[in-house]
Amino acid sequence: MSSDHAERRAAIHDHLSLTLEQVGLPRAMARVYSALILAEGEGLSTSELMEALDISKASVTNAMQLLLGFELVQRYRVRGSREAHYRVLKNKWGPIMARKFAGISQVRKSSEEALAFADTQAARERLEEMRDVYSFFERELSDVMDRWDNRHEEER
Amino acid sequence: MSSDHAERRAAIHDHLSLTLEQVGLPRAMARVYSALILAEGEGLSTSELMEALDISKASVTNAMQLLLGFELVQRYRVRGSREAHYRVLKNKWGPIMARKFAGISQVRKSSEEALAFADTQAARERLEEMRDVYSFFERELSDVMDRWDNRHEEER
DNA sequence: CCCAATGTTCAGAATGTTCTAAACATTCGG
DNA sequence: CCGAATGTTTAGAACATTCTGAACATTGGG
Repeated sequence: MSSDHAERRAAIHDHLSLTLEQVGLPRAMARVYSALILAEGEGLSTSELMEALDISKASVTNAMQLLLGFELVQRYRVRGSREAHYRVLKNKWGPIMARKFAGISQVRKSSEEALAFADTQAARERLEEMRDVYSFFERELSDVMDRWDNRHEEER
Repeated sequence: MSSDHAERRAAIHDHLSLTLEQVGLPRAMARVYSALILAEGEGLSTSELMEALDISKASVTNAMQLLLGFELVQRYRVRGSREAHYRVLKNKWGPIMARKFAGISQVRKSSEEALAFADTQAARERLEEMRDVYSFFERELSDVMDRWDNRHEEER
């Protein structure tokens, strides 16, 4: 029974990390971040991560440099242990989504740059469609993020 | 002067493909798709793509299988030429965005699956935050796509 | 201070991805 | 039908990425 439980835990972890990868996180980050989310307690130590994910401590360091750099994770100390421990930070999903949406403005700008250069009617038409679409989503997603920020503040 | 123009064209093309890559298209698709958008006329032939992008015909075939599979591009024939020609299809940006957003529902589902399994308070709280965030964006983006579809229909 | 425990860096192994050349298949004009 | 032109498949080269072991650096208890 305990074995079933462990297997199910592993399956859930795999599925969650795979999902986060598909959404755009690098593999190492996704695996470690998932483990920290699913942790039973506050967080996990380096050696716990090494064992749970079957990776080297060098890989833990690498993943942590990314996760700490993106400010998704925090290091903390546990008294009686010399190991580093890590916990996920709260309220980080908003920034993650914002980063995801940022690419859209980039496409709009890129299409406008190309449009300024386009020298035939056919090319202009294709680029105008592209620019219009991305302008639309740029505006809409900016509004969505505004609504997100408001909702978020009320919750505090 | 013609050389300057060619260089600028190449720079614009590089920037556009890079942007499309960053938004999630695979590299090969992004390069070929950009070339077709920037084409002076209706589209480009296999040999024109090979020369413009300095890639082999095998790569053209590969990229086209992807682009045709995603229905972003159409094959057409030009009289007097035995080569295949390709043009971008119109009104495909909506579906591209929809596909981009689809991952969000996946994350929401994944977090709910994990939530059903979570056995401690700490894990439950982290997963609930995750699920709530993704539910919010799932709803909002579904609304955005509705507005997109309406706007789109009026335009026809 | 010292030393054991832990963390970081780095060179190279293992793995995965992308691209191409060449063989093969298909198409179409004659 | 034949043969030249074009398209597709495929095996492997070239390239990029990820992971690790080992050397090195750092930390903190005694």
